Amino acid sequence: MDKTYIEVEEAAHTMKLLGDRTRLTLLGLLYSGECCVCELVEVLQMSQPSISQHLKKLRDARLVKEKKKGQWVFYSLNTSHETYPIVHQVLKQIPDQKEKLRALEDKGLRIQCD
Amino acid sequence: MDKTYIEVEEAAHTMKLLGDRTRLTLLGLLYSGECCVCELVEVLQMSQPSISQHLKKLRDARLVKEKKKGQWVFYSLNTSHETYPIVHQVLKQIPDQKEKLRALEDKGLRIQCD
DNA sequence: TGTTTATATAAGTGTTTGCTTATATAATGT
DNA sequence: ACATTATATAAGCAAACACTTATATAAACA
Repeated sequence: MDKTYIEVEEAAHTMKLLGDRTRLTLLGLLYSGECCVCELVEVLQMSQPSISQHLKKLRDARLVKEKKKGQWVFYSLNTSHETYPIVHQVLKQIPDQKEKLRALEDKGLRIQCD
Repeated sequence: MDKTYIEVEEAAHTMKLLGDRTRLTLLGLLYSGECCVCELVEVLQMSQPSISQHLKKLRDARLVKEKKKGQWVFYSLNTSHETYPIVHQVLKQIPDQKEKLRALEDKGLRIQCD
């Protein structure tokens, strides 16, 4: 079995996670840099538990990494995931989510750390 | 809105269809050339209605095209679908399904037409 | 015409999904 | 210590999903 390929089962699992508008947008946001949960909630205009539950799925699949900083939890893409090449290809082809983060910044809601 | 990008909603819909082991394998098979339903049933070792229902979903999304030839229906990838670039990127990165079709041929179960 | 073969569709069912509201946990600030 | 803020988790629920079995449709063939 040629291991340069991603197995069908695993690829399908990743695709399933990308197959939801909310999660795909979350990943698109993280594609332009790490974000904390409250920013994601603000941008997506969805309930905090809903966003947290989506993040849990992405975390369980190890598609995203988390980093705690004080009261915040910052999420970022796990670029060393076996299926990241696919994720990357997909994210490259959807609209850039950066401007949504810029809009957040304008409202003074962007979380700075370090 | 930059139309060189695939909208998030549409990308998510396609990803959802790819997010199932059976459908991803079906698309992988079609990636190596058109197949008729009975071949797909034979390769995937699943019930004919189940395969037909998966094909219907892919057809409804226009990810695949159908071509009737006598009693058979041949399916192929719709390479002009708006999200085909993504589909292509994904299929490129999963194991080649050609050998499964070759095995069919060895059993004399491959359908020839033209 | 009647039978076989290929495919689609319908109906039923248990499982999974994506939300909701409520609550728990943990760090921050007073 | 206590209130606030950020996040996670639990429980409940309607809708979507992926099968199953049964049946419909249509072409091929004896």
